[in-house]
Amino acid sequence: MSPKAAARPGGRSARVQQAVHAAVRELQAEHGRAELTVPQIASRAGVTPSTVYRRWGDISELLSDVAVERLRPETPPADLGSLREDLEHWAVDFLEEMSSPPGRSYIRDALAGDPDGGNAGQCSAYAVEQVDTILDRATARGEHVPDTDTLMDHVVAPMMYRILFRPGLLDAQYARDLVTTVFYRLMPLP
Amino acid sequence: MSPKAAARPGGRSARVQQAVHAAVRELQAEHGRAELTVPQIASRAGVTPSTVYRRWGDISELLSDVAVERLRPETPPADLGSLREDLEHWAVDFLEEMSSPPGRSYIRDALAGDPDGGNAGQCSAYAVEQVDTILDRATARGEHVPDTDTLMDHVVAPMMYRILFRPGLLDAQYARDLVTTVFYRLMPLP
DNA sequence: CCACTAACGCAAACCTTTCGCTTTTATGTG
DNA sequence: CACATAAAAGCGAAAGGTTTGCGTTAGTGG
Repeated sequence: MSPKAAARPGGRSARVQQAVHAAVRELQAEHGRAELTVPQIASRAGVTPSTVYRRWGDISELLSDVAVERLRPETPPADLGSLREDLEHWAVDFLEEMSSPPGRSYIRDALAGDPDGGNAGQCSAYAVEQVDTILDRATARGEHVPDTDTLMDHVVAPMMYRILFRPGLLDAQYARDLVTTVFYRLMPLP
Repeated sequence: MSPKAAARPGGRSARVQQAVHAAVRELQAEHGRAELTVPQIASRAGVTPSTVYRRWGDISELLSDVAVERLRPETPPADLGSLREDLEHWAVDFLEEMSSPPGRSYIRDALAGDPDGGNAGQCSAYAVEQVDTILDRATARGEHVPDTDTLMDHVVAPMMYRILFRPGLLDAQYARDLVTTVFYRLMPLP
């Protein structure tokens, strides 16, 4: 069902998927996302519209796939020497990227064309991965660390909630304050 | 722009809006949301498709409006006699309603057809209203209460995040645990 | 190297969306 | 209360997007 789990992942299928994804990114950059149409995308990618409809079902599922790709972190979180600094820095970066107009669009696209929640789950998995990297490093340093889920629930979730439902209440200090709350209130004491 | 802020809210416009909304609800119940089409909706509502397109722009904005309407709380939160009980009961109810398949659909519909975030903001405003009702009652009883934003950030946001991004990690106990965390860790001490 | 079949291209049928114009009807004013 | 004004709805046609069946191409495994 999902285009990600293609039964025949090599060769032409892979080329078509890459070409279509690239076409979506190009056309999104040139015109708005609102004006995207499947025939335009297909033409740019050098395939026929029916190919796109067959593989993705409709345009929102295609946009969802492309959005998830763009929300994938490109680099591991910075290592600043302490858990507190790493988390604050990562949270500020995450918030800045996700709360930007393009970031919010990608998040909403990822959610919209995603009936079974697979793509949204992938977004969350990216954040878990980044957080775990920071926590593993801190553990290796011998620091006491909070649970991954504590950070997801009380740092990531509040930021995402405000991004989606309460725009206008966001700045870097908010991200830092959430990390501070985890440190002073929610972290298991040694 | 938004159909909610109609320049001419009375009479025929209001009747058309009600008829269209009712048609959407009926057709959603009869067939799936995937099979909804504007001409079907218009026909059921006794208007022409062009009327729907003119007022709502496209079908996702219409679905967003209808979804927000369905997410409006119908009753104030139950008064069980204490802040703790009121919050736990409300959180469990909220989670159950929002995490159900129809609830998740409405949330995603509300987010999808909502470029400026107005409808999503309304959803959040409903939750704020319910929480404030509980907090005001507790204050009147003389209880110490947390901030509204503390509850939004650390009870509502984690639930919504899991509903949207991490389905399958949800049960009533999770809602109660979030309230417990606020009580033992995040509430200002008297 | 061959058989098998998923995936693609093509084209026709169908449906959705938009546009210009006309008609209806709230709403405010004399 | 009648009238003027303009917002909103109706209508039909044209443009464009979506869906589907069938033949062909080209990965994949034996």
